[in-house]
Amino acid sequence: MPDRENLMDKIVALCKRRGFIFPSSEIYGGIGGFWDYGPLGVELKRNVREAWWQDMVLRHDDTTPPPGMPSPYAMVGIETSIIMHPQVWKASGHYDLFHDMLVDCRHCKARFRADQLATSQCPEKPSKRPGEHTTCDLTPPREFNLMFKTYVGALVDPESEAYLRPETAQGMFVNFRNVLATARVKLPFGIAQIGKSFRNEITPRYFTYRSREFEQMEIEFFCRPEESRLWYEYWRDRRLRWYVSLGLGSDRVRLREHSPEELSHYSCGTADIEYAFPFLPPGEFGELEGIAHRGDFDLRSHMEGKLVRRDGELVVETGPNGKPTHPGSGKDLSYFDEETGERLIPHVIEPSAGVDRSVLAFLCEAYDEDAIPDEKGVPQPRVVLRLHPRLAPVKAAVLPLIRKEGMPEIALELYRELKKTWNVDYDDKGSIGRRYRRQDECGTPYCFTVDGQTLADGTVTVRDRDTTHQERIKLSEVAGWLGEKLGGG
RNA sequence: GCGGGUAUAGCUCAGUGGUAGAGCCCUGGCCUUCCAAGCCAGAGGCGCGGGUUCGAUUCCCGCUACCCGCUCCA
Repeated sequence: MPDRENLMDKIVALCKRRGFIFPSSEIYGGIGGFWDYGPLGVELKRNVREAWWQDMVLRHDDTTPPPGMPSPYAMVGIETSIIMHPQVWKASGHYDLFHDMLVDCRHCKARFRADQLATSQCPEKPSKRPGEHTTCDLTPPREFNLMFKTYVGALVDPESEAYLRPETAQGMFVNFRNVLATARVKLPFGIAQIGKSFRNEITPRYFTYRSREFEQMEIEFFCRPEESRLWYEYWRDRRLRWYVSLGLGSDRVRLREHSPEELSHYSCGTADIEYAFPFLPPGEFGELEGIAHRGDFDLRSHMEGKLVRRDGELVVETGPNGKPTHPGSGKDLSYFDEETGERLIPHVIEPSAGVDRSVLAFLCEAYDEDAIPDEKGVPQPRVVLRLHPRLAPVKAAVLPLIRKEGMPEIALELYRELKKTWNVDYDDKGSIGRRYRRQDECGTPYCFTVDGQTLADGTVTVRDRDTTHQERIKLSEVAGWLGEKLGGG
């Protein structure tokens, strides 16, 4: 394994060199917190997305209970708009949460919420409030908004203000009734969505880990309250297994249950799936996905209005006039159980994953340096991306050993056959060893080499990325062999 | 948002007040029968803006991006 010290730099350099990830708008100097995916990166990211969509949605069997669970469940997909009605974010609590008036102290560098100055302490003199100590040098209250603001319609007017969504989840909640009415689903069921979200992070950092524009893969899973704990544990464990199944080493990925103090005000259970990213100090982990038990918080918010916890109960937040500060839709988002005749507000389990963070974790996990002997037996260094074949941007390369004796023609014919099904490369530039290394660096799991023996007996060499071992298979059986290795992914 | 550091070719680095070079990589050709070979040819660069100067990649200022530490956020 390469030493941890420069590992992240090497991964960033590889991403740039081979066209996985570039800084956005780079020719203009870049723009912080935004990233572009290059020709290989876009395939890797698509593969992550598609693995999730296939495993969570398309291949889900909604007639069979998962092992150990009381019932089967349905899962449907959805794609909702990035800009939603502004009231969505007010009722959900995001507007208040992401929107603060803050005061900075120029002297001690501390930052305070303007509405909490009276109850805050000066860090240098805790007996005093900010501004009361002699060295305090406070700025006026300044607006901080973590949500990107825009205007709907050409007229720039406060009435037309809207926000780019800071999460995809609200799209599922506001479509709860539409899905119930059209998809013929019964509890328990899930709604899945993949899409872009936007947060105006104060400090974008760690390559693509904390970006201002990012992509999420989220499920809102609706179930009966009394079964919610069970489903929470189901999703928590299942989602962890998903990362492991795609190659994240179990020693660098972990599940961490939040402590009670750490839980959001609406949550009665949350776990993070975390990865030991190389840019973090040894022993520290960064969040890949959060699995939250959200109770009935979201559906109730969109019925009644913004909720706050008071004396342990979720109640609608009211202003001085006694009316809700941020009213909900007033629509009935309850569920009627035909069998029991009972009407209830389902509880929600929310596995919320970051696509870009997953891509980054898979890249970090896959990056490796080893040494393989050259023709003289001297070990030569090699950079190899040990990506899971389902995630590999290029599934195989077809290579003529030399550019004559009809080898290119045979190789091109094979390339064209495989290209009908998979993303494969054809390469006849440079020595065979160099071409293998090029494929290693972008994570291509297999190379098929047309050589002298192909002309004689119709077999080709298959070279394995991870072991560099070679075997021979029949030219006519390459497509079948590759299909088997890729497992239909 | 604060403090510190960095910015020359795709990468790693030289270098200069008179517009820059190496190695690797890349492209074309020759040669090559299995792990970054060789030969020939070629492409490609001083982050952005302003100032000083006859002339700035070099000196000064500002900006931007990235890295580290705080802060913030989850």
